Amino acid sequence: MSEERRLEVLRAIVEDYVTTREPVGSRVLTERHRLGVSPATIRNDMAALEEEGYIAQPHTSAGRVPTDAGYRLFVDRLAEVRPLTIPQKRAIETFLSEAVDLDDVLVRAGRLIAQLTGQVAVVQYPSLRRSGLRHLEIVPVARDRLLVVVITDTGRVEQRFCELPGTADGVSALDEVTLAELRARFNAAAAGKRLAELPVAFAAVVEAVGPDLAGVAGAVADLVVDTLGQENEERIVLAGTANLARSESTFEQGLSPVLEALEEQVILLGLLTEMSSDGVGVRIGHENRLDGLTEASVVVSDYGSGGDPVATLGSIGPTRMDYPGTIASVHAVARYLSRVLPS
Amino acid sequence: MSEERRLEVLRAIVEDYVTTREPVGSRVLTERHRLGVSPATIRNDMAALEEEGYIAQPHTSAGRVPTDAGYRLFVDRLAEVRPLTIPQKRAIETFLSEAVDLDDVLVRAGRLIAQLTGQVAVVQYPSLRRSGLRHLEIVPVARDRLLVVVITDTGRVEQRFCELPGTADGVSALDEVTLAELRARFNAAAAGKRLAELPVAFAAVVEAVGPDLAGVAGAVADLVVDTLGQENEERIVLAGTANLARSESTFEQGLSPVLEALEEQVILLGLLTEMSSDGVGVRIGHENRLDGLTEASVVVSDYGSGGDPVATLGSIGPTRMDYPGTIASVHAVARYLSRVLPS
DNA sequence: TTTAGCACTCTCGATCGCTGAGTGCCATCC
DNA sequence: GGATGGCACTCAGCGATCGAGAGTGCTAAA
Repeated sequence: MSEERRLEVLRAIVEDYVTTREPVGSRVLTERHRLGVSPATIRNDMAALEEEGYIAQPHTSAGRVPTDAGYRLFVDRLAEVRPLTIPQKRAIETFLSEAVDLDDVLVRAGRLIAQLTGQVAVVQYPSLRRSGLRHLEIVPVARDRLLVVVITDTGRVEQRFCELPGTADGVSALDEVTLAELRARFNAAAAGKRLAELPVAFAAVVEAVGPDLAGVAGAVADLVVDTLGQENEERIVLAGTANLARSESTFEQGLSPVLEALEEQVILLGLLTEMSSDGVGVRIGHENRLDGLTEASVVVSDYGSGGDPVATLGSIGPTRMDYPGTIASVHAVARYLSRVLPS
Repeated sequence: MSEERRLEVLRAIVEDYVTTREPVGSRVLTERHRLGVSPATIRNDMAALEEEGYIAQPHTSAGRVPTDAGYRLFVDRLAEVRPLTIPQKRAIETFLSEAVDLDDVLVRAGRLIAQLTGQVAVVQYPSLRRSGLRHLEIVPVARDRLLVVVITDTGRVEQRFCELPGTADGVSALDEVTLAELRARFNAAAAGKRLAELPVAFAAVVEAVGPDLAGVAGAVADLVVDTLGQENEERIVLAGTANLARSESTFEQGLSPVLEALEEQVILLGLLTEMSSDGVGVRIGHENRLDGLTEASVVVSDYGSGGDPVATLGSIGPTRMDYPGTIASVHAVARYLSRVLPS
C-alpha cells in the first residue's frame, strides 16, 4: 500500500467532491481517474485515509468526503497552482484601471474576486495605521467648528469634525490667513513621515505656533493622531453575498451563521489582520475560531502599493471550494490591485 | 354581510398571518379576535374577500393568506400607526449621535433599521445632485496631477484625481501661492450656490484667472461639475442581510433572487429614488417591477437636513412583514437622521 | 500486495393509508 | 336577508413500509 498512491487517492477524492458535491465512492474514483488499480484496492487506501482522519463518510454506505484535515493536506502538499487565463488577467487589469477613486477601486476588486471565485469577497480598506499622511486639510464650517480632512498616501480620505476649545479669543484668531499658515505648518511637519512619527512632529508644531494658536493646533493634532490611530475605524467591502445562497445547501447549519459572521465587520477585520501573511493564507473550516465560519474556508492575500502591504483581501466560501482556483484568483487580484494603487 | 366586518376580517387575517406565518382558518380567527360571529359567517366573508382578490388559499383545505392586494388595502386603510416606545426612541437618538462622521452616521442608521425591523436596511448616501458645495480643496500630488476634494454641505466627501493638461508651462505655474489663489477663487464662486448654478459660476472663474491658468482651472472645474453631476456615482449602505436568512423559508424562490437584487446597487438606487416621496412609501410584492423583489416589500422614507430631502432610506423584507412596525421604525430613523445631519 | 466475490448496511425514493384541518354548501333560524 | 349549525368533501402532512441501489468491509485466492 504505497504512501504515494494514497495521497493520489486523497487528491482525487477532493477534486471529485469539489466538482460533484457528492460523497465519492471507490468505483467512480477508478472510473474518473487513471489510478491503475481496482476499486477494492482503493477501498483499502480509503480505509487508511479515514483512519488517519483525512476523509470521513457521512453515513455507512455513502462515499467518502474530505475532512478539514484532508483539505489542509490537499492545500499544503497536493494542490498545483493553476494560473489564470490570459483573458481573465486582462479583464482584471482593465476593470481595475477604470476605477475613478479609491472606494471605486476596492469595490471593483471585490466584485472581481466574487465573480472569479463564485464566492463572497472581502476587501479591507488600506489600514490607516500602515499608511502615511499625504495631505491635511482644515476647513472652517462654523464659528466653533472645523472640518479636518486627512488624505493618506494610499488615497484614503477621512474627515472629522473638530470642536474648537477656544473662547471668543480663539475664534477671532481663525481668519483665512491664520488657517492657511496652520495648514502649511502641519503639512510641512508631516511631509514624508511615517504615521508613527506624527505625534512627535505635530507636538513640535503646536509648540511653534505660539500660545495664541496652541489650543486650536493642539485640538487638530489630537484629532488627526486619534483618527489615524483608531484600528477599529477600519472598513471592509463585501461583494458576492448572493453567491452564498447558491451554495446554500452546502452549509448544514444554514446561511444564518455565515451571514451573521460577515456582518460582524469588527470580527471579520480581526480575522483578516490575523491571517495577514506574506503569501496567500488559507484557513479551513474549524481552523477559523469564529463560530459562524466553521463550515467555511477563507483565502486571503495582502496587498499594498510597492512592496509594503497596507491591507488584506480575500474570498470566503464553503470548505468544499476550489482551492487552487480561489488561491489563484485572490492572488492575482491582490497583485493587480497593488499595482493600481497610488504610490 | 356588512362591508365593515369584512374589512375587519381582512385585518385579522393579515395580523394573524404576520405573527404566526401560517395560513389562517375561520376557526382560529373567531378564537383570537372578538369578531362576535361564528366561523361559518367568517367563511362567507372570506369567500367574498377571496372573490375580490384580497386573500387566497395556498391549497384546498388550508387557511387563507393575504394577497399583495390584501396587504395593500391593509396598509392604505386598515393599519394604525404604532408609535415607537420611549426607550426605542432614546436608543435611536443616542446611537445616532455617537457617530463620528457621515459614513458612520449612515452605517449606524442602517444598523438601527435592521435591528428595529428585523429585516434588511437600505440607506442611500446623500445625493450629490441635491447637495450644495461646502468646500473645495486642491492638493498637488505630482507634477502633472492634482487631487481635488469636494465637500458637500451634507458632509459627504468625494475625491478625484485630475490630470493636468498643461505642458512644462502649466506645471511651473502651480506653486503654492497660485494654488491658494485658485482655491480661494473657486470657493468664493461656489459659496452659497446650489449645485445647478456651479457650472456658470465656475466658468466665470476660469474666465477671470487669465490665460496662464485657464487650462488648469478649466480642468478642475470640469472635474468638479462632472463629479457632482454623476448620478451613478451614488452609494448605498446595506445592513441586516443576515435577517434575510432567518425568514428564509418565507421566500418560495429562495434567497438568491433577493440577494442578487440587493447586490445590484444601481437598480436598488433606481428603486429608492423612484419611490422617494414626501411621507413614507410602501411597495408590496409585485408592485416592485424588479424580478428579485416580487416576494418582498419595500418601505422607504426620505431624509435630509432641514426640510429638504437629500436621500432615501428604508427597509426590505418579505411581503409578510409587520407593516405598522416597519413604517414606524423607518419613519423614526429618517426623522432623527435628518436632525443629526450637518446643516 | 492486489483483486474478485459476497454478504451486509443504510440512504433514498415511492407507495399507501390515515388523520385532521379547513372549506363549501344547504337547511334552518331570527 | 343575514347568521348559524351541520355535514360531506378535499387535500396536505405524517408515519410506516418496502425495494432498489450504492457502497463498504471482509475473506480467500491470485
